[in-house]
Amino acid sequence: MSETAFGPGSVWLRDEPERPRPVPLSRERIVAAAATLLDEHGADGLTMRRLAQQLDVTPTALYWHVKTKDDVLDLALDHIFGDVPIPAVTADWRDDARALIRHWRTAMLRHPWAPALIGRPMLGPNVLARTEFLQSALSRGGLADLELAVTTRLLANYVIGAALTEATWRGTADARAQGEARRRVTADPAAYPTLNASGHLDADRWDDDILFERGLDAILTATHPFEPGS
Amino acid sequence: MSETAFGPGSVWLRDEPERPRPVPLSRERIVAAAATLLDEHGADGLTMRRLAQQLDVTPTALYWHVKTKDDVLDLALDHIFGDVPIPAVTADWRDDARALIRHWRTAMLRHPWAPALIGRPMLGPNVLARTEFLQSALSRGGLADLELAVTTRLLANYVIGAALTEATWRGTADARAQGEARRRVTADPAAYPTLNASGHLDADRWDDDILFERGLDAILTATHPFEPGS
DNA sequence: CTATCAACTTAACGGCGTTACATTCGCTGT
DNA sequence: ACAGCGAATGTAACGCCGTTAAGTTGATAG
Repeated sequence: MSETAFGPGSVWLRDEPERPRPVPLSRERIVAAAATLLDEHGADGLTMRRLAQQLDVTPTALYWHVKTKDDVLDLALDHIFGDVPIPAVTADWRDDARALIRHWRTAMLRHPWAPALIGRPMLGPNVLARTEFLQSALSRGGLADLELAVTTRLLANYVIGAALTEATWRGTADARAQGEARRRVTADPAAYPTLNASGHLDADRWDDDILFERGLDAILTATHPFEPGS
Repeated sequence: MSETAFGPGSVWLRDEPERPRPVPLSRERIVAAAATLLDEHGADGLTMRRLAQQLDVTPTALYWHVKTKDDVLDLALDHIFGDVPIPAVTADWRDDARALIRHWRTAMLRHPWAPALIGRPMLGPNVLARTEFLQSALSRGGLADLELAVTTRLLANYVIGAALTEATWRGTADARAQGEARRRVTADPAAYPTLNASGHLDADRWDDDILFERGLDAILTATHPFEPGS
C-alpha cells in the first residue's frame, strides 16, 4: 500500500471519473461513427446530437473538428469509398474496369444511404483514387481525350444511377407504393402496353446483379477504340 | 350610392378580408408551389412553413391535402417529369429513345434539385408514361425479355447518374472544393498520373452536352438485337 | 334553422443545426 | 512548482423545423 488506508489519496474516495477522456475526439472517429449511425438508422437517423451521444460528447464538441453537418456527410461518403477494393492490374483492361465498377456498386449497396448522398462534390481522396484507377484502365485500353472522358463518365454515371435506383427499390417503405403503381399499370393496359408485356414493375422478374452485369458488358464491349493488340 | 355614406354597410368600414378564400387549396396548387420554391431556393429551401406562406395559408392547412412533407417531394418530383416531352414516334426507334432520354436529362438539369430527390420511388404517373414510351421504342427495335430489361435500366441509370453528377458539379458551392481537389491531384502527379494527363478535373475541358450525347450513342449503337429491317 | 362535414386556424410539442460564451485540460517556459 | 496559454470540451440558448391535437369557420343539405 503506498497510501494510508482511507486517506485522501484512496482511489475509492476520489470521485474523479474513471476515464475522463479516454480517447480524444478526432475527425476520423467522428466520420466512422457517422458511417455506423447511417448504416443503422438511415440518412434521416443521423443527427449531430445522436452522433455526439454515440461518441460520449456534447453536440457542440463536434464543431471543433468539423465545420457543419454537411461536412460530416461529405466525409462519410468518401469514407465508404475506402471500402471499394482497388483491383490488381491484369492483362485485360476491360476486366480491370469491370472489377472496379462492380466493387463500386457493391460498396454503395452495402451502405444504402450513400447513393442518395451523391449530389455532393465527390472529390474526396478515396473517390479520386478509384477514378484514377478507372481512367488508367481505360487508357491502357487505348482510350484517350474525348473517348476517354466519354467512357469514364458513362461508367461512373451508370454505376451511380444503378446504385441509386436499386437502393431505392429495396427500401422497405416502397412496397406499398410499388404495389399501387403496379395496380395502376395493370388496370390500364391500353396506356401501358409495353410495361405490362415486359413486366417492368415485377421487381423479381430479373435479378439485379445480372441486369447490372449485362449493362456493364454492353458498355465495355461497345468500347473498342483501336484494339491495342492488333 | 346604395348605402348611407358611412353606415355600417360601407365597404370601407367593413373589416372583412377582401377575398377571404379566393382560390381554394388543392394538391396540385401545393405541388406547383413546391416546385417553384424548389427551383428558387433549392432542396433545403423548401419548408412546409414557406410553402404555406407562399400559398397564403397556415402550415397546418397543407396537411389536409397532403400526408407528409415527403409526399410533397414525391409529387414535386413526378410533377417535373410532366415537363419531359414525349416525342413523336418516328421510323427510327433509336432516335425515339435518344430524344426521350435527351429531354429527360434536360428537364432534370432545369430543376437541379430533382436528381438529388431520386432515391424516392419514382412511380408517379408521369414517370410511368415516359418509361412506357422508352420501353416501347426499344421493343420496336426488337429488344425483348432480358435484353429489353437490361437496356431500359442501362439508359435510365445513365441519365439519372448523368443528371445527378452534372447538377452537382454546377452547384456554385463546389468551386472551392473543386479547386482544392485539383490542387491535391496536381500536387501529387505520381499518385494521379492519368487524372492529370486527361484533365478529368478541368471542368470545362469537354462540353457536358457532347459527353452525354456520345455516351448515349455508345449505348444505343451497342444495342443491336437483330436489325428488324434485315 | 340547424346539423354536418370539409377546409382551415390556433397553439404547442419535441427535435433539429448552429452559435456565443464559459470552462477545463495538458503542456511549455521559467 | 507554477503561471500562462491555447486546444478541446461543456452550458445555455436561439430560431427554425415537421407534425399533431383541438378549435373555428363556411357552405350545403334536410
